[in-house]
Amino acid sequence: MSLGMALEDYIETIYLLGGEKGAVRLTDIARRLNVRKSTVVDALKRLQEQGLAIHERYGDVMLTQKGVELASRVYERHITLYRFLSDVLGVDDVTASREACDLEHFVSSNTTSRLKKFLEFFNQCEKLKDLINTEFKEFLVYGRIPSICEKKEVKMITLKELKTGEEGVIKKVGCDASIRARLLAMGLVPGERVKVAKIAPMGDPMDIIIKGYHLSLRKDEAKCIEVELE
Amino acid sequence: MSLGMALEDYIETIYLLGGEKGAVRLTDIARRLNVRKSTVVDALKRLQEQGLAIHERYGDVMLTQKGVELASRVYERHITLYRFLSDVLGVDDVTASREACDLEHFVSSNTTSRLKKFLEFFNQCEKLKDLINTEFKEFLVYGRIPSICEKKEVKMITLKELKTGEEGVIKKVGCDASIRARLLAMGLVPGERVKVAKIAPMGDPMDIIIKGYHLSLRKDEAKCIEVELE
DNA sequence: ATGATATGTTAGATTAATCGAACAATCAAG
DNA sequence: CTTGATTGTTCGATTAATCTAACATATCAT
Repeated sequence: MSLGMALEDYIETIYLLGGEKGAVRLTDIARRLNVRKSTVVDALKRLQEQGLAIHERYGDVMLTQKGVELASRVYERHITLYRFLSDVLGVDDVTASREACDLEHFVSSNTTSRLKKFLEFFNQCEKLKDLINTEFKEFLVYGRIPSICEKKEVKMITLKELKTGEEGVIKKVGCDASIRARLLAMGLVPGERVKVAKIAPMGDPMDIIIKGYHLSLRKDEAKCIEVELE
Repeated sequence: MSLGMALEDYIETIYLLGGEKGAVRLTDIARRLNVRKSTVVDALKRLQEQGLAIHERYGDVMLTQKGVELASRVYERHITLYRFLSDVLGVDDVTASREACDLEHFVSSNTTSRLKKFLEFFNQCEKLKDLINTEFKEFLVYGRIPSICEKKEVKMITLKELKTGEEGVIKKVGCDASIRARLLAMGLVPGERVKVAKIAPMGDPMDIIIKGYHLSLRKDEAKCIEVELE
């Protein structure tokens, strides 16, 4: 019952025009979408049948609650695609915009949310952003993988084996469910950098620093946390 | 004249079935696309009119040269999208495959080639791959940006100012066109790591190592190359 | 070689999306 | 209040993509 891509375009357009200037006129829609007015009348009729829009003869066009919901979902897909094409792939604005218009009707909500997450990650992870904005862009032009891409050799050991003053990045928290939950809750999640501050005489407990906070860990716990040394 | 998405699906299907088992039968196409045989007859007629396929009554279906070209272009888009959805975003196989089928009809060749480049970069740049496969996947689950993402403070200086034994990553080759071309040709491209091996008594020339090769650079040249220190 | 089964074709109908042409309502400016 | 200009509606037609039902041809197995 997914409405067909043309109709999706109509609600999206109504939604956007509504935001730009209160009352939406049929003619505005026609102009925006480059179709004849008669076509719009038809579309509006079908939209009305689906309970998505309201349009009384010679009157303004409005979206119903349901219509607004659908429209904003479609629009979100549009924006997400646009941002990805433009910011990550570096596609020019016009193409990105036009293409997002077509693609928006076909990306699933699962993919959309992953793409959104990806963009969020992209925007917050300086390292990624840098890699894309400089190295990838260079790659697009020169076609060669910069040596900065090479992965440095890494050693995997458990947190227990780290010595005082050493640092590592958590790769896996492999403990039993209950312990694991507690450790994760304390901030010991994969990807975090840990540093050993001090180790008690008997090697138990050990004092570690993560995200600036001190934590005390027992040998048993440290044993099942895998870390990566640079 | 871009053929309509349904017809694109037909040639793509014929192309793939042809690869799987020599002769392509109308029924195979119908089964694969989940449509009635009569629908396929119709599609085939239109494909024939466009000079993309050949189908004689009760005979096998074949693509013309032109048909094969178009089909492989569509298929390439499909594969590219599939790989991106699956490998980078981590969308499950079934969804990725289904979605690629829809999207393939709308991505421009410009976007496709950028996406291909992106995947190529992704596959060859260990650092990126790692970032996506571990940190991004973690982010999808835990929703937090790992500290590994933080960009280390970098100092930008010119290559001339590096001392013997020091290393840096080339960020920009800002020399005049002719010198620039020569430097780039020697492998001094942005993204590469350089190390200073030796500096002659008067500071000119300097001996650097890039990608394992020694190069000799004059002060003038080194002066306009910006490098980043870690 | 002769049916039964699988394959292929035709014809007629439907639905979504469009168009153009002709007609109808509204409104703003005298 | 009349009258263009603008805006909106109706109608009939077209195209792509589908379907169902009925009919036609091939092929394989005995």
